[in-house]
Amino acid sequence: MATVPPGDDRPTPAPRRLPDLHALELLVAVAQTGSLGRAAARLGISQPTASSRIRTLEKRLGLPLLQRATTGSQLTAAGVLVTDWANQVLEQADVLAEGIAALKSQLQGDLRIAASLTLAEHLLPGWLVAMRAHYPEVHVGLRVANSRLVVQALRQGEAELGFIEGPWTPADLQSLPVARDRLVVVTAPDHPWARRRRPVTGEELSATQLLLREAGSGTRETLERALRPWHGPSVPLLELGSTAPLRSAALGGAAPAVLSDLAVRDDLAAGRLVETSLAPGLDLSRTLRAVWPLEAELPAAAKHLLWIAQGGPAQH
Amino acid sequence: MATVPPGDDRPTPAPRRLPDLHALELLVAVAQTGSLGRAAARLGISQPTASSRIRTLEKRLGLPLLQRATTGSQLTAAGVLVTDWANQVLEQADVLAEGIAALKSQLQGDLRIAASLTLAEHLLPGWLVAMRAHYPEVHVGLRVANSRLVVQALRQGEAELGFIEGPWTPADLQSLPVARDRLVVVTAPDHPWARRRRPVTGEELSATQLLLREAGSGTRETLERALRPWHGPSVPLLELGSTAPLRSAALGGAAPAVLSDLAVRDDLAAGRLVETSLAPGLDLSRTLRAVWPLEAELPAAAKHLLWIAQGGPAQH
DNA sequence: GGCACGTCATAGAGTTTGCCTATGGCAACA
DNA sequence: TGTTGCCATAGGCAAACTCTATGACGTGCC
Repeated sequence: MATVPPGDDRPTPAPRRLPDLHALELLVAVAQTGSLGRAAARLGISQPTASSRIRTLEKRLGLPLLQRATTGSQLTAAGVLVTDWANQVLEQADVLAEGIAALKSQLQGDLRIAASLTLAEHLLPGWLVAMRAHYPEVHVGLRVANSRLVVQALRQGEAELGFIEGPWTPADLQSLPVARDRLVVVTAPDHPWARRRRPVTGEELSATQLLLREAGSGTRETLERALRPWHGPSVPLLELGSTAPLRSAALGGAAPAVLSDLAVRDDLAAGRLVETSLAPGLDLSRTLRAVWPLEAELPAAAKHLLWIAQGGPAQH
Repeated sequence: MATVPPGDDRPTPAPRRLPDLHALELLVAVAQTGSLGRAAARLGISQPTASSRIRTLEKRLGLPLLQRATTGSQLTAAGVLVTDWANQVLEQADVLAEGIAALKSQLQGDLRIAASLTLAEHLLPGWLVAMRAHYPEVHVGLRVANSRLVVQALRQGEAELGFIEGPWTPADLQSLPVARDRLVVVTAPDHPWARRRRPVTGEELSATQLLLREAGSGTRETLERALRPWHGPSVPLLELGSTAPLRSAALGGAAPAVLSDLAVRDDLAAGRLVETSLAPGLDLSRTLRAVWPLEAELPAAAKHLLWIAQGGPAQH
């Protein structure tokens, strides 16, 4: 079983001031309707409440957001920026809400999806949000399981659509690649590997004590397959049951960690973690696929979901 | 001046259920500390309050998030997913907070930045969040202005660092390209251009009535320069003063719109908008640059910011 | 085996926050 | 000049939230 760090009391992150999402939502509505009153109506609150909320928001931020007139209200320059940032927050909130709704429906949805953890965590909710624009009535049920169980769920008619990782595609299922996932070797910025220029070879990697997911996980399997020519990875320094503590350990800087690019993309962009380049012969990428029963005709919503998952109209 | 749609009462977006950010933050803290009590202490609230908050959250979501024991609390399977999604929301909230803080400081920061609208809107706050991890004490002041005014602010010592768009780099400033910005031609998915396969030529584009930003804006200038061989764009169907209503109009489907890829990236990924491919001769991209005075030595925080803006350790 | 420690849950009191209705002032337009 | 939207203010009510104090439960140590 995973060894979880007993109590992680590391550097207290500066206490963050959380925004009031209701106020942000209102601000966006005002921007769109051009009037506090109409925005209030859209959100189902009274006009004075809206007025007060925005005023409180302005006071808390210390910025004027609206230019009020008897003809309506318009965003100020600061308001434009804040509204834009607010929209990003609300969009993520939608992703969260969509994920939760799907998770809650689990087995009862109109469209039942079974997905591996990586996909369910990092990609699927976003796709569901996009799908909702076209199929607002479809209730999605999401079940999270490893690849083997996903396939089993499809065969037993417990799900209409599945998402799995890995090369493996059973013959009795249709499949469509939807994305790729790279495993990356990451270290804290102060780890020696962060400064090295020479790519890490398979031999080196297999000789290094790493931070890894537990045996049996898809991530671990991919690594083991890639390192098979060098007789697999050595005994891990630490073996963890899920991605989050693994990421924490890597941030701590003890050793290089191997995990999905999707899980640390933000950390890499922000420079909190550094990716170690790999020698050409070392391929840690894998394909993420949608799978569904051969004989089944996918419902329209599912087809649309696949279209989105593939990258929509323009494959980037 | 821009013509703003008088009152946009279009399709009422389904009322969204907004999450309680305080509860999400607490959940993340519990995941990290492994205990409700420690998490409460970290957030400066009492333990019963924490207990109650999480319980309320679980009730509202209809999902068990924590497995409580006398030794502490661990995330359930659902809790892992929710925590992950919650982290994304909180990260966007940080971006918002960082942007607001910088906007509020305006002229008083330790590090005063002047940036064009596109950069300030879509890129800079994220960079600032990343910077804060290493320089928590640095107060950033952000001033938003067009490229000419940014340069002027640097010359007059009113800012230490600037970010501008466009090819233009004055000789008395140092500059460093930090990103590229593509203008894209987008339509609603039901517009004829969404289905065409042949790329749009400069001739076609210049003959089409488009949705455009107002004359004088950086976006408009870039388009005009690119279409100069075809004598510039024709009279716009609608001319708008900022990006948001332009995007709305494009979603409405009246005509193709030309705007920054950064502003519609999400819409493209979600299939709400479709990008029209352009003929090879038609280049609507531009470089986004950091600029600062020749003689000046950049403060360490600014150097770090540039490092992040460039894509950090690994240029993706 | 018993005691101490840490965990989480419950109860009750006090305070704050937020909402709505009703009203007033102001500018634009007919 | 009257009418119609818009926003701001005031007052009263209700709900939500927080804290302190306490209880119950399992673990681990002596």
